Amino acid sequence: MTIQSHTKSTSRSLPIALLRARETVMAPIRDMLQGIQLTEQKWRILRVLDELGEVEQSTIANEACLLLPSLTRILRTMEAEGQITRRQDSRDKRRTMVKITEEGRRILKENLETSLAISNNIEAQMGREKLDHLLDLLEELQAVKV
Amino acid sequence: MTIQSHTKSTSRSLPIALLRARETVMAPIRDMLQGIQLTEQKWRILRVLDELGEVEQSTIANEACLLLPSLTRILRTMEAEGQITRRQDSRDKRRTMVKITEEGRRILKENLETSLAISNNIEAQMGREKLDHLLDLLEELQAVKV
DNA sequence: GCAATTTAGTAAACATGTTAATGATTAAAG
DNA sequence: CTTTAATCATTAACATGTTTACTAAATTGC
Repeated sequence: MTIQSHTKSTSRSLPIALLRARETVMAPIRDMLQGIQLTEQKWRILRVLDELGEVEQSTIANEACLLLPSLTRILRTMEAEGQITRRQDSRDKRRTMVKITEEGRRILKENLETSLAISNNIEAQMGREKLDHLLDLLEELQAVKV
Repeated sequence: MTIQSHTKSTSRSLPIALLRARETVMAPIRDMLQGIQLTEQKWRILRVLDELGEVEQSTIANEACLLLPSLTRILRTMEAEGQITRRQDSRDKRRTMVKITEEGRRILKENLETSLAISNNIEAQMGREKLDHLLDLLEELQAVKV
């Protein structure tokens, strides 16, 4: 029995449940990234750029769930480290177009195997069906108007 | 069609899907919290303390998904603002026991209604059954050994 | 055309995330 | 016992999260 008087149990609170689940999933990924001097955010950015090609920064921010001020700083160091390139868009000079470099792709490629092993491990324990169902529900939740 | 050659689509990547879903759910909660000078983390801490009573900091860290160094700083300000109290455990002097104050409970109480309205809104759009199913799957995912 | 508004990105300030190192205490091993 | 190892919490340093304010460029409305 708990002491609380009014609020919902935190384990049935959607925000907290999402956070805890994510911490579980991220633990081994963080281990992988620490070995290659990459943060979780930089990994997400590389994934998004690999998926979408050359895009503007606002798009990256949306897709990788980062705010623009954070992205500005992170891209600055990623450009310095040769993982991405940036150029001003000629038509709309407000826009900065970002693209992954060969070096960036190399990093993704080198860690693909580990990354797959991690998701396979989770899939083995949860089952493919449940995992797909979960992903469907998560996509549906994202689409909710708040 | 996408450009990527090898990795999974980010929308079917569990870590990114969890993050995006959470951003959706948190948006209105952040709006609520901004009105009462409370961060998302402080809100989680109050929820956990209300649920568990007097506990040590490591427990809070686990339950609220915070690292101890962050917690140390946050509790310092929460203590100064009168939302929690801290005392050294007499049996094990390494431990610090933390408890929510009346002021802390008052804050929870005052925002309970808004908080409920937010979850009800999500429930209305997703349906109670789907939401329960999602919470079940998230709990199951948390239990996976990584 | 032009003033007002909107949009893309950056800068600054402060809170939190994250890792590594440290101090203090307790538990374990011998 | 006592040395060693493990645990709880803090500090420091740097990266990122978050809000506000700002610049520059494009769009809208008139």
